[in-house]
Amino acid sequence: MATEAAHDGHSDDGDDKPIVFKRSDNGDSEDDRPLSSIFFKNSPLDRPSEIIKDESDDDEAPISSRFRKKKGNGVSGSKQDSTDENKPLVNKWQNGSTHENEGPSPKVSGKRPLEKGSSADQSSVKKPKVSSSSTSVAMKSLKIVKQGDKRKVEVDHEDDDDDVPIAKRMNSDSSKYKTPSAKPKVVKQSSTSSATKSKMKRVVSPPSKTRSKKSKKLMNESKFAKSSKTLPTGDGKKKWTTLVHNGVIFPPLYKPHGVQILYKGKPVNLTPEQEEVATMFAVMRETDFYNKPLFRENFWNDWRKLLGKNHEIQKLDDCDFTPIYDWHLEEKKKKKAPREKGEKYMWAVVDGVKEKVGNFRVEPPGLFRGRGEHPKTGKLKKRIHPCDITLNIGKDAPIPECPIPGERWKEVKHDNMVTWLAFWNDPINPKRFKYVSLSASSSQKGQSDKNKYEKARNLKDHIENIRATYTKNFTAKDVSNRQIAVATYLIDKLALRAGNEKDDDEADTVGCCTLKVGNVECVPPNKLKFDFLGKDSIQYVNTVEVEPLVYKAIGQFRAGKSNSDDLFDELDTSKLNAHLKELVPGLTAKVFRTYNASITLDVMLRQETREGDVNQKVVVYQQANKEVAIICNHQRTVSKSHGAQIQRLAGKIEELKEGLKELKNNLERAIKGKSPLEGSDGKKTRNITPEAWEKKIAQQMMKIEKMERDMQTKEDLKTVALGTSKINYMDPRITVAWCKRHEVPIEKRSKAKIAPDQKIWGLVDTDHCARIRLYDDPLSSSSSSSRSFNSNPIYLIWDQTWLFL
DNA sequence: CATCGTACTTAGAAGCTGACCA
DNA sequence: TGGTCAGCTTCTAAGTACGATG
Repeated sequence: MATEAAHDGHSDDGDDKPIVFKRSDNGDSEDDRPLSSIFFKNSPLDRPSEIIKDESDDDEAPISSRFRKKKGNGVSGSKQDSTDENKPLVNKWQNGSTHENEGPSPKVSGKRPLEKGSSADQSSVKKPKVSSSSTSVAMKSLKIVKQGDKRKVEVDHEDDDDDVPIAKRMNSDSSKYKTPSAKPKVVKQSSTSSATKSKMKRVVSPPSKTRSKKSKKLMNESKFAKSSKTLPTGDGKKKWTTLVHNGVIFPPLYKPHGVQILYKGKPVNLTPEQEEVATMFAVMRETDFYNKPLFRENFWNDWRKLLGKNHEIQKLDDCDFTPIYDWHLEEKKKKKAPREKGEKYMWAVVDGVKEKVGNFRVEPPGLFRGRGEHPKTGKLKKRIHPCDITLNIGKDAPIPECPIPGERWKEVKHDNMVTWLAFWNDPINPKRFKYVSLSASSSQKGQSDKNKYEKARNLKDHIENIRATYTKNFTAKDVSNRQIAVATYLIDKLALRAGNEKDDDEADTVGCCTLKVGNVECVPPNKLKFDFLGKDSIQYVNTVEVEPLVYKAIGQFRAGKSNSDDLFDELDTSKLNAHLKELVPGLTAKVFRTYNASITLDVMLRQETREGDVNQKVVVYQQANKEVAIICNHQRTVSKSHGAQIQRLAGKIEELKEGLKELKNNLERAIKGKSPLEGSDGKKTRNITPEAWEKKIAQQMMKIEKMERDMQTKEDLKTVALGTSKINYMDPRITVAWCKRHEVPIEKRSKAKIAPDQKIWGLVDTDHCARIRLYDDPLSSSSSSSRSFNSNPIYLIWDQTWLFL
């Protein structure tokens, strides 16, 4: 199917699934071994126990506190001091804190208290040695040597003991396991094997110089040459050489329904324009927005402009939108006409490769649903017309025809320094743009995703030094430097967002640099209580123990200010990032979030995975995922039916327990030679041996336990959103490596039942798998459904996760 | 340097779909 | 045979980052 179409390079074919073109070049060659080849070989690393601590001791520390830490060879001894310091483990922090603070903030419930304690000891004060800090140079404090590869370790240290040992450990460990594929240039084997897969076809790239062979089949379309591997990678540079797409699709025009609203009880005639906006409001009746005063006020102001000053409708509260609402419900019931699929808009061809477009539909008009207390909530978001849209397309590509007769695009550009295919100004906030770009499964996005994780992983090699630097600066004379130090510390330890400045016409939320005095309370002797609204107006509440010097510095920053003043009055994100860049090229505040999330995942998986069946292992993964989500403060609102669901489960458990009683009863009777009682359902019960009863009892108990666990999990996760961290923060290579080490299927296959009640769980959902595939095979994700993950050629460093890299 | 403009990532919720169940 | 719910996908809001500007 699609294949053919694809061949021609036109994107119009529309079929989704088959992806035709595959990129041959792998962007990075570092690792290209086909997954399959590696998959089942077992890696030496299988043993979880081998955790090593690298610089990350720190990491461990915290975590370990919760979990059993593994002890290394002796190393540990030293760890107390040094280790902690470094490790900002967020987790720990959070946890600890949690307890305490929990009290007040209501909503935050989400963050559950971690069990363990806080790190109390974070004595982190780093050692003086720190001095090295001065810039990047210093960085090398500890590097781990990886076995074969090039990286050497240098442990410098004074503190060292910890480190040293670690290093040693690493060496030894590693040596023992040798990983052939040490990270740097692995030789890649040609991916041929994979290539063979029937479905993939490669576009031939023109003879670009660098490109290697693989020409294989030529597509007709070779007209879209593929750029040589200079894909979009980093930033700053050329993002594509050829770009072909079909523009965007517009929502259907409004069709007046003629249903009248009531004003003071009387039907009112509205023009189609007035009716359209009234309908937008009417259909929101069951949402929380509907009753929010600001939402109503903003809506009213905009609607009134359409009604005109002298319209008979003078007051929103006197309007009864019920007729429209009822009409809307009826419409919903009817089978709605299938909306246009937009096949032809779904694909773009970038450098000869067919790629999915992420959002080719122009946003329909509606009422703005801002999160939190957004000043513009309820305002009318106007319809976007072709004349609002700027397209970006290859110079030689045909310019998409404007789908609305008689209208035209605002502008057509040919800018290959950007990745967007089209944009328009957001009608709510004209200073912002809405971009149309490729989907997450595209090579472009995959490449930048990988770059992101590489940057985070690289931070591992510098974190010691960074921590030493900020620790030293906790007492800097210069306030500005002291604020940078403390802010960096908070970002490192708590995974806070940078905190850019915001306009007044946006919701009032903050990040690290924009924290207000009132958001941070000092709790003697050295705890800080945070309470603020972050991105999306999600509340962050956490009480954590901090370094005494940090505690003191925060006290100084707060002194003499009112609650609404900036805590870090001398700081903003550009200063902070400029400083971070001095320490490590390319480093910015957000990298710490990625780093913290991924290192936590890696450490937890290594420490917590035990022998057991797949389900038990998956629980470990979910637990780690949950920890990461908590660190990142990813919350979700409790579903409306949550309470009922829990109750239903509780009811079932009760039933099972009743059944258990019956079983036990019958066991007794069987032992005494009596026949079983009739079941509560009135059915006759077979007479069986006591052993058989015991077996049934055991099964019943397992069932009960499982259901209780499930209920507990559900309750625990009711406010925790796992998806965001999985998609954006956890390096998928860590997941893949763990799956391979522990023989856990990577994809979820909830349908595969091996026994009643027993599902085989994989680890990861479609999106995460798609991202993993992306690192090599950008197109496969869309066609994934037709082939199994394990046979997919994934070029990953699967046997080396962060701790070993 | 402070602002502004631009581009790209990260986020929670809404919406959809198909399996499963009373 | 409709109701539920898990698991996705889609949608679009809301962040980060950084270069240009004055």
